[in-house]
Amino acid sequence: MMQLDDQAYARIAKYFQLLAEPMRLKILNGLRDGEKNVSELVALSGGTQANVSKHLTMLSTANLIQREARGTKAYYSIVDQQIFDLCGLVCGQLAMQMSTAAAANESFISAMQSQANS
Amino acid sequence: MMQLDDQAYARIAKYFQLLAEPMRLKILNGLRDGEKNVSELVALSGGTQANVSKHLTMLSTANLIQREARGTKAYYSIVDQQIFDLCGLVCGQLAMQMSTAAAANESFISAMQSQANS
DNA sequence: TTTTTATATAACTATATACTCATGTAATAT
DNA sequence: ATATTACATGAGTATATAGTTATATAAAAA
Repeated sequence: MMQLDDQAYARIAKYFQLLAEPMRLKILNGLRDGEKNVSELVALSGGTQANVSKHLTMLSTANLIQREARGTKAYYSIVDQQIFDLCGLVCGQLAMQMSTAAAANESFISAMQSQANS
Repeated sequence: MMQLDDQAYARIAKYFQLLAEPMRLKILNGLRDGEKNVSELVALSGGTQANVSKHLTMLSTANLIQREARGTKAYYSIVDQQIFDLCGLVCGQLAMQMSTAAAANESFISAMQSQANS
């Protein structure tokens, strides 16, 4: 087992924390196909300007996204596309959990049906 | 860009939330090489029994780990080893960020030295 | 110069969550 | 039967964080 010190766990946890927020995931997904400015992200996410701006500052501070000011607008973009591998893995996990749950549900239903027919 | 509904974002966020806690990461890492009971995990993590037990219940409810009671002891184990791929990716990200920061730091230092020598 | 547009941020509130302490519960040992 | 061991859980507290509203800032337009 790999030994990690408390600081390492704290850092990894903080990283996951950034991804543990629906609005931030939405924003990151919104940036998947290229840079967008704040207004675009506000429209896309359905959040308020202040809130989206705050999330962008958080993601930017953590270097998950980068900011480039052009005129009065601020364009944000993904720093490293590998971030989406993480989300992909999680989606895979959830998909598997759900299909397992669905299978369990089906066998439960057929068990109930056998029960009813006996 | 893949379109996800709000419920999907919420689920993915909740999954990441489980990993966004140092003690839970420590516990998961503690289970990397096989099942352990609660006392062992308490010793390993340095947490209190109550706190470790709560985290175990959370991870178990989310089906990241599974519980098997044997006698008075409860053995927990990882459900799907793929969970460690996630942590591995994050560690890679952080390692890269740190080496980038280190490089930036070095070039900053040498810039300061040139400055000093001019 | 004044106004408008785009974004960031401060102050505040509400909610979630991690932790501790105390206690409940269930299996084993005496 | 009682005590002990191993674990789970409820109550309470402290802290973190997401969200809102109002305001600050800075570039561009009028």
